Amino acid sequence: MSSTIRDVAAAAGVHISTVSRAFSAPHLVSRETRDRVLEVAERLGYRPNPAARALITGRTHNLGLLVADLANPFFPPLIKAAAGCARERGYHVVVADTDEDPVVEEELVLALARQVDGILLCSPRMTNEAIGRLREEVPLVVVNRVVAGPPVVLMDLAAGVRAAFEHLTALGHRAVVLVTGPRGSWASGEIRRAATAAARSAGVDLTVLGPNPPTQEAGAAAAAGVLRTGATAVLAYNDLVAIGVIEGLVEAGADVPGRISVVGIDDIAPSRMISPGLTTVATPKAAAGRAAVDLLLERGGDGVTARLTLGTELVVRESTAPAPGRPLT
Amino acid sequence: MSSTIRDVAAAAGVHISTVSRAFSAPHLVSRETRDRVLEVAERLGYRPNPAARALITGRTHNLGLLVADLANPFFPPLIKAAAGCARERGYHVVVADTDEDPVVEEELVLALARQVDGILLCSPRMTNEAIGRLREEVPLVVVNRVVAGPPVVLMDLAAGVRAAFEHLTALGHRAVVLVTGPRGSWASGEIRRAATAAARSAGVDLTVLGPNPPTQEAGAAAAAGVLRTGATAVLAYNDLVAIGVIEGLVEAGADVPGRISVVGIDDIAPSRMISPGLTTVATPKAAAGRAAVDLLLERGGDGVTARLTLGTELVVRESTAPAPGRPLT
DNA sequence: ACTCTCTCTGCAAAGCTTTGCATAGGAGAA
DNA sequence: TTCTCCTATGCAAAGCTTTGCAGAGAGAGT
Repeated sequence: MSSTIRDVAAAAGVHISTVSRAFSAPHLVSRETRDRVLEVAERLGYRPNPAARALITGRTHNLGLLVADLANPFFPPLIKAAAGCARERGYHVVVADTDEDPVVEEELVLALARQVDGILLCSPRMTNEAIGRLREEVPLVVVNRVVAGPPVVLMDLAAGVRAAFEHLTALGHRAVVLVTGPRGSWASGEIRRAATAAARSAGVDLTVLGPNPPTQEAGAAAAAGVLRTGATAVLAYNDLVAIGVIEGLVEAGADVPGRISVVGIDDIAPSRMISPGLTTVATPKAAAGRAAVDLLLERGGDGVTARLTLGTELVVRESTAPAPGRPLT
Repeated sequence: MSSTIRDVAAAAGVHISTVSRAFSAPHLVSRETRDRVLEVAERLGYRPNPAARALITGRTHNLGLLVADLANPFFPPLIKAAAGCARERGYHVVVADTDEDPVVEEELVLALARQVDGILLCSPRMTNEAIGRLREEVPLVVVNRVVAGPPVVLMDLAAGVRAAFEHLTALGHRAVVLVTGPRGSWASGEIRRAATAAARSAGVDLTVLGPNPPTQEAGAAAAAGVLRTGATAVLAYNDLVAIGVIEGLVEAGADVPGRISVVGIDDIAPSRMISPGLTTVATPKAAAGRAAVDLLLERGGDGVTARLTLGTELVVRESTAPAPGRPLT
């Protein structure tokens, strides 16, 4: 069926080690021999067996990438960037979906541990302790969460939240609802902390609603509670939830942004498509994916603890407007 | 670092073959021995080395999954379903993004060929000939395209297009524009054929605009051309394009659906979120993912040529309305 | 008591490649 | 010519597991 290094060696009249070197250490082989070997290999359709290679070198040239939910448009850009970056360096990416389940997450890391040279953990839901344990099994890089130990890639959510509050207060809003994300999400905690601080310093009244699943449905379901508070603005855990909130508000007859303004976080693709366009804190998804791969490959998941924080940016669209009865000052 | 089968064998006082069997053929090992081995393995944190296993068995328990564009919301549900289905059977899925590039596509298949037990080719753009060649390297299942040879999973786009035309003609539309997809897309051709046939039999005037990239931007760009035809309805290659068309139309001051109706294909998540909600032909994405994995695993990509066609369904939302000046009959 | 059958375990080869070490041969220097 | 030093190649071990074959021991049947 598929030819092995022996076939090539025989056909080229050299020892298998020469064939091996022609591929992985060309400078050790004379030019003519190398050309001949490569030509024969080409003709025979020879491709080194990755399993044998991995067995002896201990490197698979694969990277694992765990995400909570592939269907969340937040992840694809990150994955694309990571995969592209990995590909440039001769690595493939194994993507797995954990379904927001910490148990599945841990199982998957363990299952992948020996098949990959490292794993990117995106927005992991498992405990810090579990991450520490797993780190001994396989090099890890964590995205979107603070953990002691492995290199970490973060997005500056606090700055984004502050910008959102500045935007809202400039529009005259004095009562804001924060619709949080799921328990165990670092981002959700970070957003909450930043929102609390920003609200206090701006003298804004903040109501926290949560925890919630990070889905559009959960957002829609939260809309009633939002209205009950009488607030004039909402900050949501992410765009999916924000879109759900808008849906729920509109459903309940509350005009957005006339009666109430909505701000999301992430800037996923659909946020541009919906109407009103969603004002949101844009996160550097592609940059995070690339950075995570860099960290994993360059430091091998070890080395000094690196903590990389990437900037965020408020994108103002149509879902925010002056607070009702409070014309823009 | 990580323990091998020898460590476990030594610690349990048995031969390595017994350890191996305790894992992969438990019925061949006495109950007490097995328990002891398993307990020792657990204590030592032993996990079989997949590379060594793959080397000797020739099976990796990995599946490849190639998609044209991960960021297209069409794919995530398919991938999720495929990965879930694979996981249940002890397989992992390696996802790769081809960036709509036939060359990258072919390279990726070749690169993955020895690392996986089979590859799912979703909406491939490469030539039939290339698929035939690659089929000799690795078991293949093709999704969303007709190819002789490998098992194929299709969605009944023709039926969906017919349903869309029935819906439009019932609303009084007599002039329809078809905004096609990229060259090399089987689906685009299929849609065009079905649309041409449906238009003829319904006495509807059909204008074909394309080829176009399968993106929102392309849709928006096509809007001007659509308006120029004077048609009262549009059928787009997919929802992304349809959403772009709506955007472009609204931008140009044409009311949707008042002046012109728009129908998409796929029913991706954002289609529910936008306003007006997109009328679209829903395709069975998850079912296709599962079916493709089934086919790959059960038939090993060989066996009788299977061609599985899954049903589609027209979902009517708010982007379609009676043709202007032609009240519903 | 003997043989036959089974069940369980051990032995060793095989799978494909990489890589440290050894060697052969040639070129250059003395 | 002889010795030294390189370069290019070969040799063989190692990496970890699976699996066909064989053997040991126990239990059963006669």
